[in-house]
Amino acid sequence: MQIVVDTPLDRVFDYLWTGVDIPQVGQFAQISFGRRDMVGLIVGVTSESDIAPDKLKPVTDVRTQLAPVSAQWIELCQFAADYYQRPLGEVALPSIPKNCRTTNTVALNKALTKLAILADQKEDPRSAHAAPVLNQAQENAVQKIVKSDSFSAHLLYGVTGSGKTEVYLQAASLLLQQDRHAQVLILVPEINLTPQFHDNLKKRFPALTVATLHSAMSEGERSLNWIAAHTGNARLILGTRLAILASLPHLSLIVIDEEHDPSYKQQEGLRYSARDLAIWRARQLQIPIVLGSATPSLETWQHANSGRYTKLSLPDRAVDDAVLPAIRLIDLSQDKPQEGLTPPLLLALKQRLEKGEQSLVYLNRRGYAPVIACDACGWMSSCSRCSAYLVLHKQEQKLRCHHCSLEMRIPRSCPTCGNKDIQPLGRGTQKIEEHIQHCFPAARLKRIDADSTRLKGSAQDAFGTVHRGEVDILIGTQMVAKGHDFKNLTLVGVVNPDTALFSQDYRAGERLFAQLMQVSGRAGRSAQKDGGNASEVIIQTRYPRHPLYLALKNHDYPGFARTCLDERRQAGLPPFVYQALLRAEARDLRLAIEFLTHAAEFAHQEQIIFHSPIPMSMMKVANSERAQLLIESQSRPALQLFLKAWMSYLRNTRTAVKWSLEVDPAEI
DNA sequence: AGCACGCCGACT
DNA sequence: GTCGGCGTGCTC
Repeated sequence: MQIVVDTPLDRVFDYLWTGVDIPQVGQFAQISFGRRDMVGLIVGVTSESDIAPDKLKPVTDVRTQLAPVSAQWIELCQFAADYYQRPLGEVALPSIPKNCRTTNTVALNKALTKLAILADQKEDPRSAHAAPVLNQAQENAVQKIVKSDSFSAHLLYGVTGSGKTEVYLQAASLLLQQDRHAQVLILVPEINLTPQFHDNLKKRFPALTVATLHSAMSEGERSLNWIAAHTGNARLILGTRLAILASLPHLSLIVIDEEHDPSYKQQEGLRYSARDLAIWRARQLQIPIVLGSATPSLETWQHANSGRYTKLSLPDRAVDDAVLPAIRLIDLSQDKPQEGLTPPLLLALKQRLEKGEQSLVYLNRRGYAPVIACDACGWMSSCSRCSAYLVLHKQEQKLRCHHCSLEMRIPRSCPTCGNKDIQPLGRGTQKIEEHIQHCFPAARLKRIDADSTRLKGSAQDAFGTVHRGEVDILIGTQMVAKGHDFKNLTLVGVVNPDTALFSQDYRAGERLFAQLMQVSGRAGRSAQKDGGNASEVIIQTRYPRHPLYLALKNHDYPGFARTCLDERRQAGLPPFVYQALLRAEARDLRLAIEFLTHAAEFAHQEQIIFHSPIPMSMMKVANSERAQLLIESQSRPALQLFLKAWMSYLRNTRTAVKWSLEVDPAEI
């Protein structure tokens, strides 16, 4: 019996089977591993073994109550394991809910009985909401997606309000009707978008079970939903990136909404891209995949233009007869801001208030102020454990590090010179909120960011108050930019976007464009209802002539993407080159650099380019100092081959340095 | 990664 | 005399 377990050892372990019915590949086996009991995945059944017979231990138990995972699912995990240079067991087992792979089977059996109850609670299919009539472009898109009976990747390109969701739903509907087992997987970028999407699905498909999979679920819910997907009971599976690794025996269509979103990239542990794995999975199963976006990732855009993916364009704002919002750039050197807000933005806010319309003030910095500083000696509140500043959170009367979560009380006077006059510098959401309330005392404000939505369900409540019209001015970070449609919102003010323009990370511009485009989409879905008073986006910037803003003003994503791709091609950056990043952390930066230098001396291969080890831009986090080594290649296979050899070499190197590898790094 | 074994310092 | 520090070695 060949079994993999969740351990960093890149090996298959052989066990004896002493029972009668031989277990199948894909079943879960309880075994004694070292000195502990674990559950592993059976990946092979043979009577042969290279291990001395007296060393073989017997399998303790097999979880026969769970159907085996398919060979294709194991293949998917194997691909991810190979591609991201991890052992199979570390990919396969963590993607199974804990309740399904612990030695205690109580929770698992409970979930299985609950599943039976759920399966009986189907709603009347006649209660289904009717599907709206599609426009020509939508209809064409649905047909293209559905008609192919093999692998096909489609970029569904359309702005907010162009009706992408309806294309997903109707394509799903056709496939679900064609095959009574068919399963459809829909990925969304944020957990807080799942309830809204779930409602949509339940309204349209009342007779079908919808399984939801994301990281904020309790173990009980997680196993219940996973098993529903695994047994095929759930025909619709809705989730965040981790759902791409769910066991889905009858998967027939994959939808990735907002495919460009950075959250599809896992940023710790197995650093996979759910989008890339989804493409692989669709090809493996020979099924269609739909990537939806108004601002596709440059990789996807490139593929859509080269013909590898089909480009399905939806015309602007087909749904509510609304028009694209007008984008106004406010030059900060001419309109001087007060507490971060310029007179034109304040005036626009005032007008919306008078008309009873909602506004959104968007900025990418939570907290009250990013730093407090001493005027006398120049002291600033930096974190003692990270190369970052402590952010002032006024309501909690705390300074907090956003990187290591260190918290401190606010000092009464400057710790270095004793000066009593220390001031907050810069602005976060809390300070903007305070200032807006000061300007409009009667306005009802709501701030939505990671701080205000820490409690489970509070994000949902907050969005609810906005939808019900109990809020006049919404203040928020990225969280509010994604997905939520606010019917009565006609003004978006963007406070401080400029920093991303000059970032070290070459992807910062692409991300900023997508973010601003997305937040603009929040404005005015039904703006023309009273005679052409189109909604408006106001961007305060010091660089009103920057090409990025000009492209944005013209709603010209294709132009922006063309420029970016040209630059990338010339500079030899992705998607024209493939990269991997080796990170090292140690108590002392020199140790980390030393390790990377040693690693770089391993071998010099012709097709692989080594950059120099450099300190990471956030050099210190939680008292450990970090450096990175970038390598790249024109050839993905060459890079893969090299990484495999390199990793086995590094794994056998004795070092106190903690290191990890990221393939296709998202941020550099 | 866990987990245990193992061999040297300050404590009830 | 023992509790416990983390070095090193193993997991079929």
